[in-house]
Amino acid sequence: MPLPITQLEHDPARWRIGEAARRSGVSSANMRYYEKERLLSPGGREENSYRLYSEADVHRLRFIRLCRAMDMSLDEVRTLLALDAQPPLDVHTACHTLDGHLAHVRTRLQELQVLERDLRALRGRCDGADDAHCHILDALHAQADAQAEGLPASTPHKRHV
Amino acid sequence: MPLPITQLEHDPARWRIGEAARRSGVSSANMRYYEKERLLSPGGREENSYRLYSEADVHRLRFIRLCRAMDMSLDEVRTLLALDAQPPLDVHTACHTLDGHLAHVRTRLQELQVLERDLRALRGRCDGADDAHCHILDALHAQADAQAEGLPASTPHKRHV
DNA sequence: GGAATCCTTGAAGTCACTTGAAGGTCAAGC
DNA sequence: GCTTGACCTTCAAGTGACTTCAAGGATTCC
Repeated sequence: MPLPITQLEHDPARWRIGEAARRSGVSSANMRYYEKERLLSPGGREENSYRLYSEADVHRLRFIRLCRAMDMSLDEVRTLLALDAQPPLDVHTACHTLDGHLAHVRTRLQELQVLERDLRALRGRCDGADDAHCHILDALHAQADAQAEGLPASTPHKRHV
Repeated sequence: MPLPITQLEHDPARWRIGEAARRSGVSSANMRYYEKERLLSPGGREENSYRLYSEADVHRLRFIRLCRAMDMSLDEVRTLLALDAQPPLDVHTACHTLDGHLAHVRTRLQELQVLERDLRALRGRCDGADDAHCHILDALHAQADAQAEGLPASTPHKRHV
């Protein structure tokens, strides 16, 4: 893997997109997307216009990947990244971002726990014995009607995390 | 609310989209979307081409809404709805659909539990005392590097449920 | 020198919706 | 009779966080 001549001496940029993708765990297509979204830009380009990434870039990618694995939105990630960029560190903002995200995760967690319980109960109704009758479907239909009471409170599903 | 003349006698269709939306808890825009997606079509139309929905339509909407609240994909919902449409009932398919979905929910639940624990630990690192140093950010960066070992296994985030 | 692999760009597709534009319909109030 | 406002219609585009595709240039390996 030949290093770009212009970068040989004081090498801030080392790897082409594929290798950086391998090292960071973010796909190259995704990396280009992040670049478009101004989350990171490659340290430089080769003469053939291939992107080049430095160790710091790869770290930043891993940082983004970690935050995304924690289900933060790209906006939240952007906020955290911005904190690094402009000292003095705004500790309060970091905490605040995290708190907001934590609350979000906990809400979703509770929803999912209820959901799992409901689904388990639903699944338990199917004994496989009765060929002519599906208790699961029955239960769903009954529940659909039962929930008609609690209306209206249309809760649109937008971002499920 | 005047009933359409053509529907007065043998009324399979009763309500315009707004009223059906109110009764089902699904927004009218969403109902048109479901129609485009072939999940339900209105029982009929008024002369002015206003959509008309029957009690059965509203029930179907509530059924869809319930399934969506359980985070099933529209494809999964379609599968369940199709089971009703073509007797004899394929009990096995209903169970299978539900099992797949349940597994999905459980996986996500476990992920979220780990995530909540991590975020809580992260949050605990911020004592608000040290103005020059953010322990949260520190921890995130350290973890980003630590996770570099487990690569590669690029896990794209597609449908988070 | 030919094939496989890598890189480039830009555009379009995914999912489950929501929002917006531009206009038709209809009852109530002045 | 005319305006106001609440409905309804259609089609198109926007959302987030990507993935996939198409068409082509560069590099690498045998």
